[in-house]
Amino acid sequence: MNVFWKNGFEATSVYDLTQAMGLSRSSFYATFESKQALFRRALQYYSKNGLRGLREVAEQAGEGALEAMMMALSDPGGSPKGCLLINCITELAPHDEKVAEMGRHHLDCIEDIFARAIDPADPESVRDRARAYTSLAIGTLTLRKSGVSPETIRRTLEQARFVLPE
Amino acid sequence: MNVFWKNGFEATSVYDLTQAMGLSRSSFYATFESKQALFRRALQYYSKNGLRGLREVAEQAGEGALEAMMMALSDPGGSPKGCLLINCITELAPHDEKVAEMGRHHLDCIEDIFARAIDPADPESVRDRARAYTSLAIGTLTLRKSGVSPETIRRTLEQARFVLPE
DNA sequence: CTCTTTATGGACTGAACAGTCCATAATTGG
DNA sequence: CCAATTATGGACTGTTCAGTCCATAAAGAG
Repeated sequence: MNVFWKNGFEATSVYDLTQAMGLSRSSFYATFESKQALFRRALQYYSKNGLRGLREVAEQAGEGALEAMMMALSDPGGSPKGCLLINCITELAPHDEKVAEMGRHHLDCIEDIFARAIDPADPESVRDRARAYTSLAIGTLTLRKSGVSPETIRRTLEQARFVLPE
Repeated sequence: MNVFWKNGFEATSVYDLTQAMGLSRSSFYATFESKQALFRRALQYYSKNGLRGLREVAEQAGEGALEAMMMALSDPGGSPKGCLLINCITELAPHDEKVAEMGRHHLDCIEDIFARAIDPADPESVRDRARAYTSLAIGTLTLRKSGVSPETIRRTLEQARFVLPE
C-alpha cells in the first residue's frame, strides 16, 4: 500500500510491489490476481483505516474536534505524500469510475464526520459547511506536496473559524 | 497541453502528443527536444495564462472578487480535468523538484492575487487568509474530479464567509 | 517414508514505451 | 529551373512493463 501511496498507480510497477512485499512474481499473482486488484484492496484498506482514525480524533478532541480533524487531514502519515485517496482521485478518477466512486464515498464519509462534529443534532443541515471544511483541509494537502512547511499549513488552518451554526 | 491536462504526464505517450498536434515523431523531437521539455513548456504556458485570467477576474469583479476568483479556480476549463498545475503537483512534485518549484510559484501567485483582493493597501498582512482561500478553492477541484456537481461546489464555496470570516 | 498438493523462483511473452535515424519530400535561395 | 537546405514519415532500437508458465522446492496427508 505504501508503495502506491508514495508513487501513485501508474508509476508503481509490479516489481516494486514484489520487492516491498518480499515475494516473487508468481506468488504475487497467485495471491492478488493483478496489480489492479491489489490496488483496489489497498484503497479500501486505506479508506477504512483513515476514516476510523478520523472518527477517533473527532471523539477524543471533544470541543476542538473541527480543528483537530483539519490538522489530522492535512498531514496524514506525517510526510508530504498526501492522502492516498485524494492522490488517486486526481490521478485516476476521470478515467476510472470505480476509483471515482470510492473517492466520492471517502469524501462523503469525511463530510459526514465533520457535519456530526458541527451539529450532532441535525448533521444534514450543515452539510455544505462540512463540505467547505473538507475542501479546505484537502486543499492544504496540495500546498504540503508543493513544499509548504507544516508550520505554514498550521497558520493557514488557523484562519478558519470553527463556529457552530448560529 | 490539453493532452497532459487530461491524462497527466506519465499516462501521456509521445504518440498521443504527435496525434494531438498532427505531426510525426521526428518533427516532434526536432521541435520540442523531448517529452519532458514540452511538458515544462506546457506548464509554463498554462501557469502564465491561468494567472493572467485570474487577475482579470479579480479586476472585473470588484467587490465580489473573492467569490469570483474561487469560482474561477474551482472550474478551470469548464470540465472535471481540474487544474493542470495542481494535478502535476499531486502526481510529480514529490519526485521532481522542478515541478514542485513551478507549483509553489503558481500557488504563491494565486495567494498574492487573493491577498491584493482582500487588502490592496497591505497585502502582506493578510497572507495567511489568502492562503486559506487558495486552499479552499483548490480543495473543491478534488471534489469536482470525484464527480461532485458544479452546483454543489457553488454551495460549498458560499460557505466561505462562515468558515473564513473577516 | 512416500505420495499428493501447494507455494515459489525465475525465465518467458507480447505489447507499449521514449528516443534515434535515414531516405524522401517540401521549401527556399540563386 | 535547379541546387542546397530543411522538414517529415515511418521504420528501427533498446528498455520496461504486466501477466503467464513450468520446473522445482516445501509442506502436509496417509
